[in-house]
Amino acid sequence: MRPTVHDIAAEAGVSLATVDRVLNNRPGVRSVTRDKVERAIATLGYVRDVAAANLAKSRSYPLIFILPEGENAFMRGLEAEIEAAIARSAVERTEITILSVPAFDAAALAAALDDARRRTPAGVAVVAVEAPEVVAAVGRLREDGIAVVTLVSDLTGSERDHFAGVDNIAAGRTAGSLMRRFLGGRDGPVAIVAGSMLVRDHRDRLEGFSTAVNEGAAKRHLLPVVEGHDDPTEVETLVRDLLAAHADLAGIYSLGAGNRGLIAALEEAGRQSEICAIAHELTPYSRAALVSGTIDALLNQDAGHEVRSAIRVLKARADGLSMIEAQERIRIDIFLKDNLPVEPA
Amino acid sequence: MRPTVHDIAAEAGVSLATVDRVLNNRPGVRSVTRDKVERAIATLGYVRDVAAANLAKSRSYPLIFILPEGENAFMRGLEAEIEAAIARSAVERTEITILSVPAFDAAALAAALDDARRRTPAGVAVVAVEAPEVVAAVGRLREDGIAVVTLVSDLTGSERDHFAGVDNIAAGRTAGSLMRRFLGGRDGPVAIVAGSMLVRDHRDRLEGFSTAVNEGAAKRHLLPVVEGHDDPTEVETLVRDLLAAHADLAGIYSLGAGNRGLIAALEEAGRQSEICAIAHELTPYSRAALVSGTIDALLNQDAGHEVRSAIRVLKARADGLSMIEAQERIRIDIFLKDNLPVEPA
DNA sequence: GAATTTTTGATGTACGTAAATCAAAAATGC
DNA sequence: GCATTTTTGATTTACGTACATCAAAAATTC
Repeated sequence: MRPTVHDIAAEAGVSLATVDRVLNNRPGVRSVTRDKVERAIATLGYVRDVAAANLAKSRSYPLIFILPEGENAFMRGLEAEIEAAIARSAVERTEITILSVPAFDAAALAAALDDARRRTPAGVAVVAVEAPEVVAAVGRLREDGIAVVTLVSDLTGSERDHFAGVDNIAAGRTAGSLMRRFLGGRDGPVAIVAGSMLVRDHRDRLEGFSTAVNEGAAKRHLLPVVEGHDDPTEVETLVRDLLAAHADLAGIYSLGAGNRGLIAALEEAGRQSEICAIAHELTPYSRAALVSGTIDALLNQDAGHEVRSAIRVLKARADGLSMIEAQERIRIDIFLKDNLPVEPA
Repeated sequence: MRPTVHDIAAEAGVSLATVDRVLNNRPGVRSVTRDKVERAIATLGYVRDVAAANLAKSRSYPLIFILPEGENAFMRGLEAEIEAAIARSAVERTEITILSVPAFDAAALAAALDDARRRTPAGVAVVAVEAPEVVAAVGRLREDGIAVVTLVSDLTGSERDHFAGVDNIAAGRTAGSLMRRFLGGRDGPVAIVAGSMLVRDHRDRLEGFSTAVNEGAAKRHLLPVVEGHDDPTEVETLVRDLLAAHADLAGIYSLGAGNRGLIAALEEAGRQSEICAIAHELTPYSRAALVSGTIDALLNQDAGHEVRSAIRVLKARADGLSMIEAQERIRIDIFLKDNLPVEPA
């Protein structure tokens, strides 16, 4: 039988009230007595029953998620996962609010973070845009003792408690390595389409890709990066131009969103089979393109895992508890058409 | 504020005792009354507070894990993850016991399952070996109302509640597809080393690999499958023989364990760079081989996720609750040297 | 050593549910 | 319409912790 506060009281030879004072470090306990109690805790191996404690406290966790607006399929998928978490909130004692902000807009994001702060939540999860005012806003949250987790895109130099997302340098490296091996000895340049160099994850992916694609002997020519702002229409135009300008194009790496545009342009040109396309994020569109062969490989981060992980970490941080490190590491999924998970994805 | 049993009683115009009778379906309630209560539950959107319920019941979950003995690095890693779960058992209200059985021994496994049954646990997780007596033993557990989850290797035709493992056909397909693309136009046969055709996961991987490696135009010659029984020494001998017999060997797919033997044989022959090697499971040995280039790609299943998933499912089943399907899908990780997680693995 | 402050004990209530008992009320059989 | 059975209500205790209050004891100050 697992020891309780009563057992500690008996073991230490003090009253329940004193044990309580030590456990919840309330004032009014001599250090001698405190030591006695702490020794009893150690010898009995007492662990606080979190469920019972939360019940007694009728604890709940008000959390705020901040994400970009727009028709970015990955972000909408993320939002759906947050909605799913909201549906579970009764069981998980969470009260989740979603705030939407314009994409790639540092000022708006900073304002949203300050808005969140005014609501005094237990924690905030945010898809970051890298800018000094955002770093400052995160700092203010942390000063108020509010836990902060960056989601999907990290924030350099900030005081965030944790980053719930993938190692994007490694993701880029993986894409580069696959591109290199899939192309084999084939000639021709490789194009890179990004969303915006303002977000950390895109910069990181680019860095990783550039180094890995040119590892080893043969050097591959990389065309200058173009930015599509995660917008399908814009991306389609960009890719169409790239295809027109480079008849010998060997590969395309799309490291942001807006893959519908990429797919449309490739299929319109009828050059799906000759061009090796590697993209990010599994969506209904990209999934279909992977099955049909327009896209050769997809790198993916599981939005559901990221959301659930962010919630776990925020709750743990709010209680000052530690987390299972390995459980919170978000992995980079590599999808070929052979290992696609069952629909819908 | 979330509704409680008291709110249901008030809403339905019955007493607390009656609500309790309905919720825990105890006898002695007229169906008219039962309906009234159920309607109140529905309109209020009541969800039982599992933490409070478990507290009141002082519930705990005695679970038994059954795994093969031997120096199979993956299985030892799995065991380590179970030990980690045992360390968390105070918090998670579990009481986990590990039973070890000889590998690939159906009779011993069936005996262990019956042993487990005698201990009347809430659930059993088992690394299955496919055999009628094992299926029967699992059936007996289920008859006693004990939840059963197969771990890593599934059991065809059994009554198990859930399989906590990867889709091994898809894993094999993925390996085959990578082999095909990595080899490109290169000639030469491909060898396949399995552990034993007695376990479902190995058979499935073989099936997937065989179809995918030969997709498309060029046909690749596959050498007959050899069985190394997941034993490093045995595997080393087998691979050494293969290398000697086939000077033009283009690739090796190792779909079981014992990769230390594979690595040793390849490095001894000095043919690491010319042979494309794809193997399963990230261990310290295989990790080093991936970094050095002896192995080209590793497919992996995260043992920690499998163990935690198995525990979640067993607990949920024991309580008759449902699970988050997506959360319990174990993914096939593809590791290149570019996307290796940080040490230790 | 008396007055004061600090520390400790004793006790009760609460959180939301489970489970039991006994009495009261309602439904049923004949 | 009486006896019997079934259903319902009222109430209590318990799970392990949090938190508050008031009294008692011990330590401190001067």
